[in-house]
Amino acid sequence: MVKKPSKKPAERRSAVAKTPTLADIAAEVGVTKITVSRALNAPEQLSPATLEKVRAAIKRSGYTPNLLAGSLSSNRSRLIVALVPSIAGAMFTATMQKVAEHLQEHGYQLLIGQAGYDDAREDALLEAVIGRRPDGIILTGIVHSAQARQKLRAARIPVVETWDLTPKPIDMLVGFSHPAIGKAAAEYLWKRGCRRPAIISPDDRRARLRAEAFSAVFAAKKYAVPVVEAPAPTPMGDGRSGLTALLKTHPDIDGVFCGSDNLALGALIEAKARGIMVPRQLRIIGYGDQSYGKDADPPLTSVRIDGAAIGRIAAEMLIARATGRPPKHKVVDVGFTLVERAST
Amino acid sequence: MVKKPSKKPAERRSAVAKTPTLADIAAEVGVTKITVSRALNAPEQLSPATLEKVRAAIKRSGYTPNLLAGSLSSNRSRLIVALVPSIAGAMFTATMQKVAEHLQEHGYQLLIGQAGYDDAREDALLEAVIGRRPDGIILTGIVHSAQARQKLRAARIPVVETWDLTPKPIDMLVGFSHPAIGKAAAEYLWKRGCRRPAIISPDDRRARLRAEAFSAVFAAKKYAVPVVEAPAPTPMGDGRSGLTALLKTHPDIDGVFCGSDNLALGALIEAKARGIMVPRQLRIIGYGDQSYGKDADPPLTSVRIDGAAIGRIAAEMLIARATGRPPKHKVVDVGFTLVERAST
DNA sequence: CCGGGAAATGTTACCGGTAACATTTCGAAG
DNA sequence: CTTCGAAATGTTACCGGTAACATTTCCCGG
Repeated sequence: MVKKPSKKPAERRSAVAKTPTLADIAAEVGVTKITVSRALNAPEQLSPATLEKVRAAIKRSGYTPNLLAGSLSSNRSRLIVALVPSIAGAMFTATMQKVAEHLQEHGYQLLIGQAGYDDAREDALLEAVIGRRPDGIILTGIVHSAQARQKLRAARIPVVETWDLTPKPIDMLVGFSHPAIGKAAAEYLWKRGCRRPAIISPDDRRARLRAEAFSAVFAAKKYAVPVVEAPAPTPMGDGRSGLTALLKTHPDIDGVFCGSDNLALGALIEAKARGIMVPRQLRIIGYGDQSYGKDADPPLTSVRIDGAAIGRIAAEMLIARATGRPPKHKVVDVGFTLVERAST
Repeated sequence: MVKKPSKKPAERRSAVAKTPTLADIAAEVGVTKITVSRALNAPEQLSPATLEKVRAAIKRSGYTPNLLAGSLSSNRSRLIVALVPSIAGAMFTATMQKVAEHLQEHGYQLLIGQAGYDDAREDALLEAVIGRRPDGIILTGIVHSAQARQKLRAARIPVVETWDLTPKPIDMLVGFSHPAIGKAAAEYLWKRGCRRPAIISPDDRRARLRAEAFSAVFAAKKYAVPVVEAPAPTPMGDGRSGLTALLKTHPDIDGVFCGSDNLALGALIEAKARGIMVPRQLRIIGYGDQSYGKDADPPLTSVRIDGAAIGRIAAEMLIARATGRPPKHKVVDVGFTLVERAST
């Protein structure tokens, strides 16, 4: 079984000039690879003279460490992936911002993946994400299939679910109760004298949880709350048309619980266009407390979620895990605040 | 020089049960690693019987391929990274959406990194991104340092810059001319009879390009356009306060060129609150043509950018590159549209 | 001048895949 | 029953780093 000797490495792969590697730097300086590796990851272990020489060589060559190789070897990728249903969702941006900041301080990098609303795609994305072996995954309000949950568990990657309080978290969780919000909004409107409220809601699962809890409160008072749904993400226009639709079938409504500030703002505009006095004749309450709500006329009452806090806590949890320290709490409820303004 | 024999592999690394690898699957089925690899990447090369057995074993074990290892070996990561200045920027979401769709169809994955407004951070992020050896990078309106540009070139990773027409692109480019927009807006307002316009603008570089070109047109007509700047990203409130500030010093203005629809909407609200008739006394024009603009009262004239087209073209360029085919054009100008509505 | 421990650097063997080439198997033609 | 090329599978050597342990260097007190 005679075998031809294989070609020399240099000829093996593509012929174009490669980017420099650790070995190149090491050869240039006259040390071994591990010394260069230490210059990057544990500089305090090297003598000042060696460190200086290595750094100079790195700068000269424009060397950029291949993190794929490093991660593969060390089994730590210093990468956290956050999956959001849609990049467009204004709600999550504050959270992501905070997560990115926090992680950066600890030498981790955040990459954001868009899961979309398609279930098959979600599975494929998750597979790809797990394949890259991140040190942690942040899930934002994603409906994951049983199979996906199974894969996540099997991968042994720390997971934080956010923006919701699911009954059986995969691992860790930072969120709040959507039904509690619906209930609070209903009770608040009732207290303000509202007796015939309606709902305009996005058609996503969590918005429905809020809407249902809202309806339940009034159902207990023998009133069936009319509901109009609009496909997420909801533009302002859907708030206008939503109110129009509601008024056609229920001209006597005296309040609207909107599933997003966008919808609420649209309803507000439509009400004004029709000469309906807000809040005198119609009380409007939104959700999300977007920055533009307080600039509306009248300023918009809304439910405020501390997205930044969610981000901070989620990041802390993952960092704690990555450093071998278990987080104090695996489940955190950040609650919500009803911000009262002139629209109610 | 006697050396102790090293410990067996199983004892070398962490003792916890590992996730399965290609080798595990191969052993279970009774083939070699490469056969399992082919089952995943080139199933047509295997006999139906073998393929079936391998697939069954994969499913049974819950195996997820380690893409770090695969990418390292094959030198293709099937990963495209997009860097945006801020996740919150509503403008880029349409682009990212389209990019994600397009890439997914071709088996690539999109990950989004937030560069932030900090320059030092931008360099660090870029280093980390290059380190992960993506097959392509999409830059959205980022001011990159000379050093960063150098690194990008050295990394030989295909790069598409977007949302701008820079004079010396790093590699490929899909954008439009910001000065052309400023000029067009100015000429349009002039034609509508506007003689004393003002500007409310975010303080980012590209918004300034538009503002300066706008001012230049009126400077040629011997009128110095007053400017108010607000820190990006601009909330509606800054539009309100911006108009207030302008009216204090220039009570005779008859038009406002706003650097974002948010600012324009804020100005609109403030004008209404002051009883200023729009467009009769004050013409307002925005930028971005966000969905809520047409629901404003009056509907907002704005400059529309086809963000989806930018995304599609950028993705096409990168895919073309990745498949060895050079793209038809390295620089594409997608232009813009002035959408005329009742606010002017 | 020597011993010994800390500091600095080196050696070896992987991490988990894929490229490139080699070999074996198999069906159909001669 | 060969022969032969295509199809199926295997072998070997990496990709570019890091872990774990080994060795060498250096400095200091005795």
